[in-house]
Amino acid sequence: MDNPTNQNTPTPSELRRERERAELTERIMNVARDMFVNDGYEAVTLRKIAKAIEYSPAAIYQYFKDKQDLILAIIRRDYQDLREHLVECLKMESPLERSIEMAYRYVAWGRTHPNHYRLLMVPHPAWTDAQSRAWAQDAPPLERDALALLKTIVEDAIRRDMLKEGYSDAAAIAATLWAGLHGLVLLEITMGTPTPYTTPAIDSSTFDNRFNMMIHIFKEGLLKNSDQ
Amino acid sequence: MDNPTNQNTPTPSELRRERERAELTERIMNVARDMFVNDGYEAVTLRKIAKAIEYSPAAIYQYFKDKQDLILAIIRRDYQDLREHLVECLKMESPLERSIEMAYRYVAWGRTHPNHYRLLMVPHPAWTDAQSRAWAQDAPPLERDALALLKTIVEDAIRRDMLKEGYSDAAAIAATLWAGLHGLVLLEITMGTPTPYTTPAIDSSTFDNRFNMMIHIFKEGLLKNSDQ
DNA sequence: TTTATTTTTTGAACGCTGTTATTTTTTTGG
DNA sequence: CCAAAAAAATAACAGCGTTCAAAAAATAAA
Repeated sequence: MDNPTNQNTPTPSELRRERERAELTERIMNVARDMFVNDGYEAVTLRKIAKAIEYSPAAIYQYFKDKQDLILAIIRRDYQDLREHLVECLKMESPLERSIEMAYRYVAWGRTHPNHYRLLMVPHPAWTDAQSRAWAQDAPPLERDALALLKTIVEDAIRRDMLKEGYSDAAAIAATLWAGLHGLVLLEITMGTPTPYTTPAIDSSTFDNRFNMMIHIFKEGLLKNSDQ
Repeated sequence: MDNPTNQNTPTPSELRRERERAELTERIMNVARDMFVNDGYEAVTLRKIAKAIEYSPAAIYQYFKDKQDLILAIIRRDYQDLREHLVECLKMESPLERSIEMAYRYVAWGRTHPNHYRLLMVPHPAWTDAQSRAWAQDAPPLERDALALLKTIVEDAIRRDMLKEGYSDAAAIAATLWAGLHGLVLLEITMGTPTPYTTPAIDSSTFDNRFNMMIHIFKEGLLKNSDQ
């Protein structure tokens, strides 16, 4: 409050220190991200990270509150990718094109970020609270959030009278569509890989089949005129 | 091999010891199940179990190879419930009734067994191998397995010429239907609960809405005559 | 009943984890 | 150069799954 040195313009060295902090933060996140992407949450170990960045394990706590905070930072940053990826669908003209484009982008991101997807979309019960707290800190504008985006598209479709009779609850419709895609992605990234003892329950070579079939079913199930 | 005492009929005391083994095995599983059902996999602790059954932690290894083996035993036993629950749908007459009944039973089981469902249906990568090995040991008859059961129902529908043109791949159709239900269940059990910081992404009070909508969409999307 | 054998149970330890309090080192500003 | 502040390291704690040798208990044989 009454510290005149720290009120406004940062000194050059303050600037540099801040930059160095940011750099090390970045290095920590990159190392952790590698572990996380390849082998999942519990494969990320503070001691392994420390070794990789050549610091002591305790040093990491200068940059992240705890392990959860670190992984959360990674996830949230990478989630920006997804969001920016998804909103691209708004370039499409019609609600139909938009929703299909969005579905495709959503599914593609999930398949290329399986561990991200799991942690984001299938959160642990114990995990949920801290995660939601972090989300709330800088909650993305709702219209950019995946579900909300889909909902606005559905609302548009309803407004244009494109949907069959009885489909007027945009939130419910969006949630149902989301559920379909969510299931597709999860079955693929969790059941699509064969194991030494079982053939995979799902043949991942035919994923596009399933995706197209799901889209097709939704079109024929929801749209008044599904042939456009 | 050449031990005449151990070749056939067990002695009375052998019988009793075997029964006592089974009883303790059961107690361990029940204690662990409680922890697991309430708080998930990592809340199950061998040391906590040991305290609850009033044995040392090491004693558990007489009854289960390791922690994974224990949880797997619980899951597999409880999975019998699901399977027996699902096959009930075969009492229905038509493939349509059967599949809807099965869908309902599948979803209901998932909602009432959230932690089971997660571990079974969203297995960890590291977990997958051991799990598949265990599954392979006494693999359920395929026609009783959830996906296979659904597939046979779809095949029946195809045989009866109930599906629209282009829907001839029973495996793909079953997998797509499964994905839809899978997504419904998972969104519900992972996103349906509000947190102190966010309103839930999904309003769980309207789950039946989403379920019925999904069924309805599938019917209109797949069936030649969706009004029967 | 006493003895030998086998089974069950335990206590203590190992290596791992996330985390923290304390101490040391480094960096900063005067 | 020196005091103040920040950063990093050391060492430890409590917890985890797991293992192994020793103790205890139950069984079978004499």
